[in-house]
Amino acid sequence: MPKLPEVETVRRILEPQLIGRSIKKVEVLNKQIIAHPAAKQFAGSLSAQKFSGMDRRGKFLIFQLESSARLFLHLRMTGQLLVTPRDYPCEKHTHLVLHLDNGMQLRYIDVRRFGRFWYIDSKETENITGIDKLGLEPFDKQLIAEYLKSRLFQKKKSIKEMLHDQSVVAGIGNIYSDEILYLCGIYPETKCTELSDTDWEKLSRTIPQELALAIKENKMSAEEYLAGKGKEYRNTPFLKAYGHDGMPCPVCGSIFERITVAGRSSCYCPKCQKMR
DNA sequence: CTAGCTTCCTGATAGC
DNA sequence: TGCTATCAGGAAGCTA
Repeated sequence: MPKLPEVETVRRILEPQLIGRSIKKVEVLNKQIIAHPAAKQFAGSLSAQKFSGMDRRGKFLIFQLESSARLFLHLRMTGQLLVTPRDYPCEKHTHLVLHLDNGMQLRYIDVRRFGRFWYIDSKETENITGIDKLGLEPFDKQLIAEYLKSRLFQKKKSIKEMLHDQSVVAGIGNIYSDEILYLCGIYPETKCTELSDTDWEKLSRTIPQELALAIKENKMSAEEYLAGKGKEYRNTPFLKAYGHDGMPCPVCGSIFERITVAGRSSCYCPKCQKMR
C-alpha cells in the first residue's frame, strides 16, 4: 500500500507535528513489529527522547532524535502512522503508541504486521536496518541513462523485476514499475540485455518524473490525512496502467492486458508496449 | 553469481 | 448463508 510517494506524504505531514516533541511513554502492543533492539530495550531507549527531524530514504522513514540516535521505520504493505489526540478512537491492529508531551500520540497501525521499527543508537551502524544497501534516490542527479545501463544491461532478468531492486534505484514498487514501463513503452518482461540506449534514456527521465508527479498528486492536508487513515492509496485516478487490465489505453485505445512477471501482477498496453 | 520458490499476515473477493 | 481458495505485494530467506 504505501509506496515512496505515500511515504513522502507521511513524512511531510508528520514532521511538523513531531519536531520538538518529547516522548513521555512508549507502549509496545505487539513486539513483532520491533526489529531492533529487543522490545523492552527499544521502549526503554525511546522514552524521554525528543524528535528533531524526519527524513525519508527509499521507502524508509527516519526519525532524527535530539540525542543523535535515530528511529527507522519501514511501512511495508499496510503500515500506517498517525499523530492523534490521546482520546482518538484506537484502531484495530495498533501495535505501537508513543505518548507525546503535548497530549498527542504517535500511533503505528499495521493490519498485516510486515512493517518494522529499528532504534539505532549513535554507537551502532545502520546496516542493521539494511538501509545502507539502497541504491540511488529517484531524484538523485546521478540517476542518468548511463547509471541504469551500467548497472543493468548485463542482467538476464526482466526490466520490471530490476526496477524493484532497491539496490539500483530505491523506492520503486509494483504500482510505479507498471506506470514507468507504460510511459516508456517497454513491455514488462523485456530482458535488461535487450534494452537500447533510448530505453535507458527514457527510463532515467521517467523514473523521477513519475514519482514526482505521484508525490504531487498525493498532496493533502494533515486533517485529510488523519480523516482518511484507513484509505486505500491504490488505483488513484492519476495512475494510467496499474490495475487497468480490461480497460482501454488512453493513448491508442487497445485493451490493457495483465500478466505475471517475477510473481507480480503487471498491466501493460499490448500496442504501446510491444514485445521485442 | 543467479533463478525460483516460500515466508510473513489479514482482509477482500470469487466460486461453489 | 457459509465455507474454502486465491490474491494483494515488499523484502528477506532458502535451495539448487
